[in-house]
Amino acid sequence: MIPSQMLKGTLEGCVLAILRQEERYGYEISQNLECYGFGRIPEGTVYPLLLRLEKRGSITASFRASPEGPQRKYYALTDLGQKELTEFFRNYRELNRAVEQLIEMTGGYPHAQEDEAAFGGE
Amino acid sequence: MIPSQMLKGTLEGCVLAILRQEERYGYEISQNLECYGFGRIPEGTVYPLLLRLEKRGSITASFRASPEGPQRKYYALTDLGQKELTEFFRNYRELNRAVEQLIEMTGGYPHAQEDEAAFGGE
DNA sequence: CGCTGCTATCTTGCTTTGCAAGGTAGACGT
DNA sequence: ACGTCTACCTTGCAAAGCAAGATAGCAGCG
Repeated sequence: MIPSQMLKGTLEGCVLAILRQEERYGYEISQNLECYGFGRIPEGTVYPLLLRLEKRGSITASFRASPEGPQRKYYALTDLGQKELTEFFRNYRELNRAVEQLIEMTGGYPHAQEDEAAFGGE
Repeated sequence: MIPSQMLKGTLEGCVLAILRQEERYGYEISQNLECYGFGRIPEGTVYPLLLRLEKRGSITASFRASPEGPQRKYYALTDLGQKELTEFFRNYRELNRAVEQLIEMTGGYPHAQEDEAAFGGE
């Protein structure tokens, strides 16, 4: 499971990415994230995040009826949100580059196979 | 610059990775991180992190003289630290997979030209 | 009708962690 | 003596994920 600390800062960009093409509502987003492989992201995480984005002006909300429950609050990206998403992509890749470079300079990935067993430690 | 929130949880694993092959001291680590592309990671971040790892038993410390200043506190990975490093690698790749899949399922990375257009002068 | 369960939203309070700001101190040059 | 670089540490703040719980609509069952 991905540790919660490692999700900080990343989740927000991911939610922006989810909203990039179509409107979605919070409950749906929470389920989407699990499908994408983030593990269970509880509602106590998703809803405050969405409210934060809404207050900041990154997304806008509109209530619409649901066929099977209470109203849904659909969110859509604003221009600001689109820009923040682009910046998220940039930052995320910058972090990736740094981590990859660090790993490479310090001996590469452990490879998890018999590599280490063959050498017995270095 | 990489936002500080996005470093959370990642920095710790990166410091473990830096210590994987050779002992290093805090001041050095702080400078290394900048070289690897993480931006300036201030000492108010690095030292508490190292003390945390030491208390937890992930690393051990030993003072040694410096040719050009006060004593240096060199840190080395323990077995526990090695295990945590391996787990960090696993978690980091799991997060990467999730983000990459999410990005792909929502339309892929924006094209480089759009990137440049959106953030031409920064 | 009450009960259970799914859908759907929000809030409170806790915890972790990066960081700004500041403090201490050794070594060295001017 | 003073400034600067090296090198360590601490205090207190802010951001964000999350557990736990509150609220409420809707549907089926006994």
